[in-house]
Amino acid sequence: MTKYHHGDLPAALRAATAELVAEKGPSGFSLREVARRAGVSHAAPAHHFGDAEGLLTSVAAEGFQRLADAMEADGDHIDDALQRLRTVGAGYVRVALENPGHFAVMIQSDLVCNDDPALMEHSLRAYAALQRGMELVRDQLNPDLDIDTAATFCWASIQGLVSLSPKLDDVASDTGTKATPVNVLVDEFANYMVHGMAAR
Amino acid sequence: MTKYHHGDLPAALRAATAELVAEKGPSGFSLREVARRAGVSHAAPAHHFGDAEGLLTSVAAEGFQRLADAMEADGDHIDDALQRLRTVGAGYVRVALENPGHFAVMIQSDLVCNDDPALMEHSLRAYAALQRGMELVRDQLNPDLDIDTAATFCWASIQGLVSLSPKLDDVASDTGTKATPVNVLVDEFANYMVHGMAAR
DNA sequence: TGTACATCAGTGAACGCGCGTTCACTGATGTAC
DNA sequence: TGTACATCAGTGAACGCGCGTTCACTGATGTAC
Repeated sequence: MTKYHHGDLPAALRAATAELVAEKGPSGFSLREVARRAGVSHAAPAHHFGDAEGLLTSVAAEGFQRLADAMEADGDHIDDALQRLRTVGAGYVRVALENPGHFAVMIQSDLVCNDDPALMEHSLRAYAALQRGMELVRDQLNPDLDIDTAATFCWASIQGLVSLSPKLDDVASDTGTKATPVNVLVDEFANYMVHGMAAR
Repeated sequence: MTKYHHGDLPAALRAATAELVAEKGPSGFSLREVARRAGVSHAAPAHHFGDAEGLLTSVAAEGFQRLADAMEADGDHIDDALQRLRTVGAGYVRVALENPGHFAVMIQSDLVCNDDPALMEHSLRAYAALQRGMELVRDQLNPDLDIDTAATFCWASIQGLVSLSPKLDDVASDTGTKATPVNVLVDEFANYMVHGMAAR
C-alpha cells in the first residue's frame, strides 16, 4: 500500500532529475519523465519547484553543497600545499563522478537561476575552499601567485578533465590506445599544477 | 526572386545549427527551427543529413576541421616549446570563442555519431597537432614526459577554461570581483603548463 | 542546337507524440477548541 | 479525548503547441542523343 503523501518528494524529484540527466544529458530532461520516475503524477513537481528551472536550480545547489562539503572535509586540515591540492583535486573528481547528473546541471549556467540563494551560498563555499588551497600554494611556494587566476585555472582544468573524459575515451579508441582514467590523470594534474604555479 | 535550389543548403544548415546552439544551447536545438532559420521547409534537412544526429555530426566535424586547421597553421612552424604551446593555446581559445555553437556540439559525444569518417579524421588531426607540441616539450624540457597524459591534460585545461567561462563570470559577479577574460587566462595557462610539465 | 527524360532538391500537408501548464478535485495532516 | 475545519500534498483530465517523420508532389538541373 503506497502512501498518498510522499514523505520527501522534493528530494526524490532531485534524485530522479540527476539520474535522468546522467543518462540522457540535459537535453533529455523533462518534468513529466522526472515525475514518472519518482512515481508521482506529472503535475506534482510544480507544487514544490514551480517550473523546470526551479527544479534544476535545486539540483545544482545540492551538487555544490556536496562538492563544498567534500572540499572542506578533505582539504582544510592539510598543511602541505601539494598534498592538499592533490587530495582536494581527487575529492572533486570523486564527487563529480559520483554525481554526474548534478555536475552536468551545475556547469551549465543557462539551465538554472543564478540568483538562487542556496545555489549562490554553496557554490561560493566551494570556491572559497579552493581559494584557501591557493593561498597555501602562495605562502609556501610562490609569494607572487595571483589567487583568483590560479583558482580559476585549477577549477577549469579539473572540470575539463571530468567533462571531457567520455570524449577522451572516444579519441583513445579511435587511435587504438587506452585512455588514462580520470582519477589517475588528476594525480598528475596536481604535480603539473603545483610545479607550474611555483615556478615563475 | 528567390531561387528554388539553394546553392549550398548543407552549409547553410550547419551555420544555422551552430547559431542556434550558440544561442540556446544543445537543448534548444530542433530540426524545424534550423530549417526556419535557413529559410527552407522543415522537411529539407532530412534530404541531406537524414536526421538530427547526422546534422549535428556534420557540425562537429566542421568544428574539428577549423580547429585542426588553426592548430596546424599556428603551431607547426614554431620551434620553441613554450612559445608554441602559448600560440596554439591562444589559437584554440580564439577558434572556440568564434565558433561557440560548434564547440558545444563537439565536446558532447552523445549528440553525434562518433564513427563518422569526417569527424574522426579532423578530430584526430587536431589531437595529432597537440601531440606534436607535447613532443617538443619532451625534447626540450623533460625527456620523461608522457605524451598522452600531457596532451590530455592540456586539452582538458583549455577546454575547461573555455566552457566554464560563462560560469566563471557568474561566480565573479557573485563575489563582486571581475572575471579575468579567457584569452588572458590562456596565457598564464601556457606558463603553468610548461613549467609544470618541465619540472618533475 | 534542340528535345526528351532521368535525377536531384525542396515543398507542404498530414500524422501521431510527448511536452508544460492549468484547474477543479480529493486524500491526508495538523490545529483550535 | 473528540470534533470541526483549515491547510497542505498530490491527482487526473484537458488544453494547445512544437516536434520528427512520412509521402505524394513539383520545380530545377543535367545528360543522352
